[in-house]
Amino acid sequence: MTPAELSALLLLSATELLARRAGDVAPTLTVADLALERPRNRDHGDWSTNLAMKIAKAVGVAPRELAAELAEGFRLIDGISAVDVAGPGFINFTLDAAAAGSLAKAIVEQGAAYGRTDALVGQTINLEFVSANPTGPLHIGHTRWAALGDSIARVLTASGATVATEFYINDAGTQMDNFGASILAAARGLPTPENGYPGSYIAELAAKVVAERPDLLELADDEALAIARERGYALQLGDIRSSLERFNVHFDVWFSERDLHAVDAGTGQSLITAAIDRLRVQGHVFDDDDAVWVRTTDFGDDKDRVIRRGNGIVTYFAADAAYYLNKSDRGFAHKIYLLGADHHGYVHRLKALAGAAGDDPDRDIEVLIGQLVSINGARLSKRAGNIIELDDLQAWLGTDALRYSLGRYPADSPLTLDPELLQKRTNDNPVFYVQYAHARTFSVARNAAASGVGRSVFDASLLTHDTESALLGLLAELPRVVAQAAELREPHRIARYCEELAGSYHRWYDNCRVTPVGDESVTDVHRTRLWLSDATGVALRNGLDLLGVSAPDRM
RNA sequence: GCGCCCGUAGCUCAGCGGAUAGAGCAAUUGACUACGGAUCAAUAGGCCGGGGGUUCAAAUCCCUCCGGGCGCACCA
Repeated sequence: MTPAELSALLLLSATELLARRAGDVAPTLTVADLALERPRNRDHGDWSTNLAMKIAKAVGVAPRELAAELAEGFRLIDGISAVDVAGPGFINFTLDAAAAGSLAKAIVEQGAAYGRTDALVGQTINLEFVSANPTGPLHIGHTRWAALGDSIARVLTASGATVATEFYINDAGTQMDNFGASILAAARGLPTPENGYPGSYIAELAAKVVAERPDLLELADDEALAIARERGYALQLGDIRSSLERFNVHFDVWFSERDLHAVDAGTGQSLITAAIDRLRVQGHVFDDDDAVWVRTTDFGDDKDRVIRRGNGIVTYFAADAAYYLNKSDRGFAHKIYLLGADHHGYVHRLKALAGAAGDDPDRDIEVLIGQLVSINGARLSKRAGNIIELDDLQAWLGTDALRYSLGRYPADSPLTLDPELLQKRTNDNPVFYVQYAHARTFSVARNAAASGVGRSVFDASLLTHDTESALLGLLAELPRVVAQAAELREPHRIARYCEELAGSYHRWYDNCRVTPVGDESVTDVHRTRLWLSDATGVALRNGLDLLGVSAPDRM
């Protein structure tokens, strides 16, 4: 019996009681009111609800008394072996071993689908993250957003949402010229220009550009600059894409900022100028001081924002506006932005933008702010040139450990990584603990096959050991954990869950053997336990996959 | 000055109002002639930054103060 099935049965029984007791004034119950949870203390049963305490006031009965009445009805439900009232009014349930154990087979049969729900079905979500300037390699901050954003996309999809992941390429503006000038200077053997990029990767790009275009050094400044910029851009973006691919991070759309600036020959409009017009129609645009403004203060921003400067040049904010509207035009009602804490000043203006466009800032746009990652206390700056690249981090840790260690913390938690610890590649990193548990399920299966333990019989009533009911209880939680991770945009919950599940599995393994010892013959207990071991492997694999981490069969 | 985030065990961090606040690491002590000891069992370690408030119930919600991070452009 899954928690969802149990909830449904409890709901039926509770509704019946309330109707009998309170008649028409009875509060209407939903599954959410039942709030089944796993008690921390195993003595409190398999599942617990605080329903009685929640609705006691509305019903007009003391919580404990109401709990006792509810419990009476719950005891009649098939598959429940015990119902107890405890503390201020908790109702605790213990399931029959057979009812609890049936889950193991169900999980194996569902396979990769186990953990998926329709919690967010019908939602169409645009998720933008990383969105780095293509003027240098991805650094550790980008790496965190890449890991997080990709995992958020995976849990959203697993919960039934339709998701598009986007990388916004900031390829317009003066920083691209600075980038090109840096490459050209390096190619000519000159020092880094003012406002240029000093990293050593610039010299590498310069060498590649010169190899492609040996004539570069002969050309006039303007032409040489354009070639250095455009070829450098293409090479750098290619590096970014392949870095992300190696990191198991997938983007559905690579959106170039230049597309927003490009003028359509037919209409004479760019997406940006069209966006300004559309905002003006909405009534939130005004002219002042030769400039064009959006009255973002109407929507909670602390000051109004210029969208077109006095000299006629549009601001960065204009591109943001056009991009936002473009996402809407492409059918995404809901837009999620994942930004670093150093950009959190944008939250108000982005929200205001949604409002000015006629959308609901509380519903249609969501800005997640991720705290920065530091290493040994030193923050890293791309401009300073002391970047730690995604590729370097990968070489240190491997994709699995890196994705896992970045994915197991919530975005708003500041994160300090210790490079010496990371380089040790020891068990300090919980990813090994989880992966080992998964590999162990395969090891168990291999040994079972060698000992003649097959899967011909599954008798859930034989799963009676304490560690088995604990393991089954945790296995039952995966769908809820995934749905919650999706709703809260917090994939770290998956990692924490995997660690708990791995621990539970190891404890079970120490207590319950799948293969017989010595002269013992193979029994249905062995066969049934093999199903439980398999089910744990499935749940661990599905969890790790949501984090973009591999689940090896052996290590 | 204003805004956002954070403050939980020695360290790194979980804990979207519930029962005795948890995990990993570090420390101490045990368990392989039994499916992989990359494991398990046990011990020790806490005014949940301080103070008010809401609630049957607060690490969690509200107010305030203290400490730390980040941000407050007609830059991109």
